[in-house]
Amino acid sequence: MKENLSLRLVTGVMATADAFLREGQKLFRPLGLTPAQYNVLNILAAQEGSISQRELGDHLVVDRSNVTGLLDRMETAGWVRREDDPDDRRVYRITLTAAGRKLWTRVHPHYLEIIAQVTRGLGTPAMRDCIVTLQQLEARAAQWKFPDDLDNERI
Amino acid sequence: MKENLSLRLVTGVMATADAFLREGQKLFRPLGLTPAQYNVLNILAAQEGSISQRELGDHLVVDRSNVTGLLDRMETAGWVRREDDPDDRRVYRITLTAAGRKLWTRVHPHYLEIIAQVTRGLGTPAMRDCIVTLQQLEARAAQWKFPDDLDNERI
DNA sequence: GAAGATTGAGCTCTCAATCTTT
DNA sequence: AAAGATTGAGAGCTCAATCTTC
Repeated sequence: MKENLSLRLVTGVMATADAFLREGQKLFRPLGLTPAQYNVLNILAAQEGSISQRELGDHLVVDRSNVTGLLDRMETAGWVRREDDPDDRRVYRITLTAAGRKLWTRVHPHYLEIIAQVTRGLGTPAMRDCIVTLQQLEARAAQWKFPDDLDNERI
Repeated sequence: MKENLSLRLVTGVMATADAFLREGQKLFRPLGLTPAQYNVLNILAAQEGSISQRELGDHLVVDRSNVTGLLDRMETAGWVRREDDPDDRRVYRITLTAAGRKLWTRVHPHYLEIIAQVTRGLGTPAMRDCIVTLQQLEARAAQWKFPDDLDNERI
């Protein structure tokens, strides 16, 4: 039973992330939030001043086109505000509204609590080791070598 | 710097899975495949005979409604076939077509190769430990305790 | 009534194309 | 030409509602 360890590891990462996302929705949904929107709230709450949509997209590691619709919905909900950048008329600066900050203040403790629950029982060394391994995986994934022959195989 | 280890772990899992998905698309896209469709191919290829949509959905850990559209597109592409179940007229039995199996045979080695690349340099114990930790996380995520007070907090 | 499959609405995501400003 | 933002098409996901069959 010398199973493919690498495959099991990668599959495990995907499955675990999937479970987190799935369960996270149960927390966010009753508040009218989606996981992606909670991410935005989180980034903006950590921000001192404002941030451009471009920067927000970089933080989210998401296509810029995605940020537009995301902010549209959050602006409609009243959690976020777009302001003109005085220095560059191409960019919008994004800030949390009072309602947005209040929402974040309410959700965030619950989120931390859930994370504490999920990791309860794990030892500090195990968590540290896992974090290191994950970082190595993420770094290596970002620079994997594409198989050249795939293009030629095209029918 | 006594950072929240739990938070970093969970965030790390999400970020790593995200990187995998993102890079995986680069492999699948030139073949006209999406990651979700590759998953279906994988499940069907491992299957001896046929499988119902319901079972397929369970394997994917996805809503049943999702399977319908997924199979619609794959059936159109000619990779998959829906057949009537002789015993139960409510269910469709799904099988790989010859083209579907051929596609899987072509992609699968590349996928394994990428996974091998990504995990290169990681020791067997580190991978084993990480897998165990991930399994614990996934199991705990599936049974986390929902904060009761959220509903009452609704404005 | 319960189970398998489907449909429709809403959100997230990618990519390609476009528009305005730099 | 390059950069920030937007739009539209296509895919995936969830949930709620519906249809047929058990």
